[in-house]
Order: sequence, then structure tokens, then C-alpha cells
Amino acid sequence: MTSVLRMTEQRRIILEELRKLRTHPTANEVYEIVRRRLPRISLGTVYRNLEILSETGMILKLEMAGTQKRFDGKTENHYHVRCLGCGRVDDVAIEPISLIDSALDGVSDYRIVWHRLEFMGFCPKCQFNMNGVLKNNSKDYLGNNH
Amino acid sequence: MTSVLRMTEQRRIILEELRKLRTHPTANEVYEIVRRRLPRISLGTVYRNLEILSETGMILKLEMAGTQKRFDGKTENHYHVRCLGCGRVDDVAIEPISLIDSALDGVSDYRIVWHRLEFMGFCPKCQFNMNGVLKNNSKDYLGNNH
DNA sequence: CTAACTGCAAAGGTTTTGCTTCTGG
DNA sequence: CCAGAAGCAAAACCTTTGCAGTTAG
Repeated sequence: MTSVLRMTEQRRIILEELRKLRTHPTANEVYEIVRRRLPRISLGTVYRNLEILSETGMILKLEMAGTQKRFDGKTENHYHVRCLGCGRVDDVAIEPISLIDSALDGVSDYRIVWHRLEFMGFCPKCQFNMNGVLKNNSKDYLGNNH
Repeated sequence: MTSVLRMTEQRRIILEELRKLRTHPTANEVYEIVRRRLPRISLGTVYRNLEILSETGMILKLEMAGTQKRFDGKTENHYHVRCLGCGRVDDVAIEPISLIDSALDGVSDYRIVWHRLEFMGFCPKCQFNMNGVLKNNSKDYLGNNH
């Protein structure tokens, strides 16, 4: 019934690279990185492995603001902060607030399992670069990717 | 410099329909709905208007878990709850917790502007239907759309 | 051995864009 | 009027899939 996972070289290297990174790459970024070690790997293989690795819980699939899925080698539940200027995503060094899950008790019919909290703001670099730019880029406020 | 927005019939009807809905349709769903009143409207026009309306703040663009963008005629900042079973998205009837924005004070270099909080759980219908299904669909837990 | 996996290429689905015509103000 | 918008179709993206050959265990 349950199929046996094989640790192929491709899968192992994808996992290794993902765990090295502090960023949250898209599938294509993973492909570019892994390709430096495995020049003949295909993008399809990267997609298939990211899918499988996240199904098994070995990595995290982040489906956040923006169109492209991003992946994270860190699997503990944690929060992210996204820069409204450049789209950069960082981890946040605070513990998940489990109290939040009960905020809907008695308010909603849903049975809450967990929550996703994403902070939106400006990274240090963009705070520096963004004098007067903001009003012309209002669309970026809602989470465009780049 | 700043271009003048025209309230065309297409734009007005998109806005009207979006404000009527309690759901959070995708661009294509908006297209299907609006088409009942404007059979000749094109999908491209719907996309362009959803983009413009969200830039001006008349609607909200939700770029959440899952691939497709969804849109919301309600513009006040509010939270959403997403069903892990069927992908349905509902509004949550609690006030945004502004205290959350200061959770990163002293922890992160980012200047936080706002936050997005999304609850994940099971809607009443899926709670009912989901006896024993869960373990076989573990991939759905991370936010797949359907 | 053989089920799981890979590379490749093609298909699918969503969103954007170029172009010509039309229209709101 | 005429800048902004619409319709249409093609292009651009991102992701998934079918298939034939390869490989981990």
C-alpha cells in the first residue's frame, strides 16, 4: 500500500541544499542551486521531490503571499516576515503563539488546527532606499513577489 | 501624472458583484459571475480590473495559501479561515489584534506595517465528512487548494 | 528483480501583454 | 477629443504529467 521512499542522489542533494539555506527558495531557485552539483537534473524532478519531501514532512511548503510556492528546509512551525519593498522573506525568532488558535472559540464553526501568521513590513535595506517611493508602488503593498 | 480612473460599466459591475459576495472568488470565478450580466466581457478585462481595483484599495487581493489569487470586496483589514478539507475561505468575525504588530519589536530589523493571520482548520461540512480520511491526505494539510 | 525514480518534452492552468478599436468624461 | 479601457488572441509563467529508460534496495 504505502510505497517505499528511495533516497536517490537527486532527492538527497535537494534536501541538503534546502537545509543549508536561510532563504525560502522557489522551485526554480532550488533547481538552479541543485544544478550546480547535478547538472543533468531536470526541473520536473525538482518539483516532484519538493512535493514528496513536503508530503512526508521533511521540508515545509510555504504557500504565502505571491504566486509562487516557496520551500523551507526548517520544519518546525515558525513565522515569517515579508518585505513589502523587495519581497524578501525571513524567519522570525519568536515562538508560535498557540493562544491564537483558540481566538475563534465560540466565534466560528471551524475546528482550528493551526494558524499561519505573516508579518508585512520593510527590511533594513528597503527602509533605507524607500524615501518617497512608497506612494508610487502601492500595489506592492499587497504582496507582489518582486 | 496620476492617471484618472474611469468607472466603466465593466469595472462597476465587477465591483458590485464582488461586494455582493460573501465568498472570496478567484479571477475566473469573478469572470463567470460577471459574464451573466455582461456576456461579452473578456477574462483579460477582469484581470486588469481586479488588479486596478486592488491597487486603489477598492477591493482586497488575497494572496494566501494555494496557487490562485482570490479577491475580496470587503476592504477593512480582517482575518480569514481556510478549510483544510475543501479549500473554502471564510471571514473571521474578530477584530484584528494590533498588538501582534509589535510582537517583533526588538527581535527583528524589519519595520512592521501590518500582519496577515490565517486560521487553518476544518469547516463544519468537512468535519462531518472526514472520518478516517485525514491520514491518507496528509498533503492537503499544507494548504492545497482542492 | 522491480517499483520507484529520472530526464525530457509536452500539456495544463493561471496571469499578463500587444494591438486595434471603442468610449467615458 | 483622446487617455484610458475593452476585447481578442498570443505569449509568458509556473506546475504537472506521460513515457521510455534507469536505478536503489
